[in-house]
Amino acid sequence: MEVQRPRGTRDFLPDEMEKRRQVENILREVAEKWGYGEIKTPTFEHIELFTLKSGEGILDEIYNFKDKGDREIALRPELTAPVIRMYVEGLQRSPKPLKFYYFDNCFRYERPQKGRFREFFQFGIEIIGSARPEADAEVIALAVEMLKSVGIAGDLHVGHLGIARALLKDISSEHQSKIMRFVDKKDDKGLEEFLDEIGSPDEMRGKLFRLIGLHGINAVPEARSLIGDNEAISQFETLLELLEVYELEYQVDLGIARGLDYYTGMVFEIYCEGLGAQNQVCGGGSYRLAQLFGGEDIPSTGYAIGFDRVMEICNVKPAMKKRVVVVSFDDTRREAIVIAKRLREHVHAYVDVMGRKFKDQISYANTIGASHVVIVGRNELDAGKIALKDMSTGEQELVTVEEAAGRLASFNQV
RNA sequence: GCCUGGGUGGGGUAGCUGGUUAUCCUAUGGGACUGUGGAUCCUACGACUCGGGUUCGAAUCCCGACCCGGGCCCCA
Repeated sequence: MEVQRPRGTRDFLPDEMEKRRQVENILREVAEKWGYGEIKTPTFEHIELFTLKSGEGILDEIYNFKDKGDREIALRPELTAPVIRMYVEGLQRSPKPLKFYYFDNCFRYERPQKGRFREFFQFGIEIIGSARPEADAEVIALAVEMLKSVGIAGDLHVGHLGIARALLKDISSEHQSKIMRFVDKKDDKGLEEFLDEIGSPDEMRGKLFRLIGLHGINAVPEARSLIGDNEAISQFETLLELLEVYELEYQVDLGIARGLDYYTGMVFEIYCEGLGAQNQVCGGGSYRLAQLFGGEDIPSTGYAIGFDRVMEICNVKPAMKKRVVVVSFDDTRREAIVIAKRLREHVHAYVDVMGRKFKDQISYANTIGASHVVIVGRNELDAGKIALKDMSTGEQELVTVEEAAGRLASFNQV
């Protein structure tokens, strides 16, 4: 039996890698323009980093192992926790805000599906040090801008966990989490049953259902009339005003909970068509994790873009490669190598490594889509020249190596 | 973890109401054409996902595993 790659992993061939690299570079450029700097964290971490953040329940979905020093290690399932760990470990006294971006692979032991792999790639950003709506708005705007830069326009949904939490403030945090979980799943029946179970008052129950049903432009005033004014609502209102300044189209959805306890304020998700069941390409929000990892409390906001899902739907086309094949004969192979070296200053140049005959070398040039062929023969060399053949027109002419280099360089720019 | 459809050379396929040597296309290597490409021809390479069962006989029927697709659960 031949060895195959593990389930949920992929190989990427040159054509696809070229496209992935191009998309990556576009996203990277956007992040840089907004003042974010690239960071890299280890592929594996101590497993506590992730269980502290997300609970023991995630162990089922983590790739973990004991190393030879008997340490419990996990391949990172996401990058937010490592970034905050990095911050706590050495950056707590650095000037705020800190603005980071990352692009890396992550690992989760899940059943593979369309848009879901066991090794997958995330492109994300985090801004550390600000709890203000300005930071939230910038993060959302940057997410939208990144997707736009690769030709993706998704549906942006924005919510704020503080609002529902304010309503639930008299309930234990454990029950709050469960409630938010039902809310996130839009499981009204389950929510109803749970509220019965904990004997929540009817008034609060009615308000909660109306609150999480709020959508659109009037959501903020309606929320205010439901639960009175509070900081979360004011913050959210300011955030929405700022999103207008950024000229973003969005839907207010106070039912977004992102299923996670450590999100504290703004949350947002971006959905796209054409992805099947896994239609979320980006998700994020503001959260507080530093304390959990032993640091001083500090607010941060960030998101992760599902890079593989972006690759599914983006419309980036790699530029045509300009390829030149240097064709030689048995008595000119060495000269061909030297000439190819010179041409590589301007173009992608290929020399024969198969011991092929002249005609087959040209045939090879044709199959790889070379735009030109440079013929290095004794006759040409004796005249101090080479033949430059245009594969699309079939025309060829005698030129010096320098002339050919210049010709190909200018052709390359077109 | 659950439901559902599917796995035949590298890619695409025929065969699949069991019965010789598993079909065709394409790709790839070599050659014909001896310094000019896409064509043509010759040749080579190369598959029934794996394991078990039924049978005189299994690519074909049954079971299981693995893998892929679609949908749940989950989605940090």
